[in-house]
Amino acid sequence: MSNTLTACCPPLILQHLSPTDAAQLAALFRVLGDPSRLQLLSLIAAQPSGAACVCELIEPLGLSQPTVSHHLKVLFDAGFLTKERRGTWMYYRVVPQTLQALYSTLQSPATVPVSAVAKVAS
Amino acid sequence: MSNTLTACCPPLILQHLSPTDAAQLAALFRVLGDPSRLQLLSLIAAQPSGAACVCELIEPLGLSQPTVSHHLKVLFDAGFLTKERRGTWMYYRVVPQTLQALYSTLQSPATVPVSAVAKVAS
DNA sequence: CATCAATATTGAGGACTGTCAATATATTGC
DNA sequence: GCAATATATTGACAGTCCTCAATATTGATG
Repeated sequence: MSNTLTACCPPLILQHLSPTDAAQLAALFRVLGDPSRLQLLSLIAAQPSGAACVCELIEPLGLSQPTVSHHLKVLFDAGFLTKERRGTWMYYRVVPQTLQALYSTLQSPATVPVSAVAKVAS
Repeated sequence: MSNTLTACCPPLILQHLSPTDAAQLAALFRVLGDPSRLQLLSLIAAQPSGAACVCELIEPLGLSQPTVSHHLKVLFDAGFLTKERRGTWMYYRVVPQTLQALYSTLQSPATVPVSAVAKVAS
């Protein structure tokens, strides 16, 4: 509990960030640094089932199908999404742990080391 | 309390992200999507005084002075840093509210709308 | 097996970004 | 005012990234 609280709210400071950690963290932030990808996460997370196929995402994004597939691959490779086949369709789902591990680094990386993020994302 | 807990840990979902909000959010994440800039934030935040001048940041980063100044400007323009002159030196300081507003969007933007982030960052 | 639908991959063009050298600006002290 | 120091700006180059059209792959269906 006190663990949970400590992990939640206080310092909000990045400390002792090694070049390696910085590179890994930056790679994750860069993945979120694209409006289309944020909208994809938002759209998928907003599905009642929590999952969405590519065909459901193309129109709301206003991008071509290859571009949407590309962004989904980037999000998947970074650990923000899982994918699962259902017949011809591929269903994507948000991985809350990756977002959680990432935002934890924005407050107290001492309690949640970057290596945890890297593990989730690898 | 329950407010704090609610704001801290559960939903972890981006919802109803308009294109405008997505663009603003992505711009902030993109600023954090560079290893050198994360190290700058880390170095500045790790200073006992909470502030650092440019000259203190050049050597640990291993980059040229113009490049460091460039990154500091990017961080400043995005609202992650403040700057203050002291004689010839310029002292930079981390803005916790911007990081806080940003990581809040990674969990429950319903409690912390993106507009709050935009306000802090503008 | 052949066809169709959904998704993924490839390749290319254009825009953006990180970096540096060179230079400019600003502040201090003589 | 002039020299020295700290920081900021400019311009250029190389690399990366977003996007699309074209094509390939995969799975379902007849």
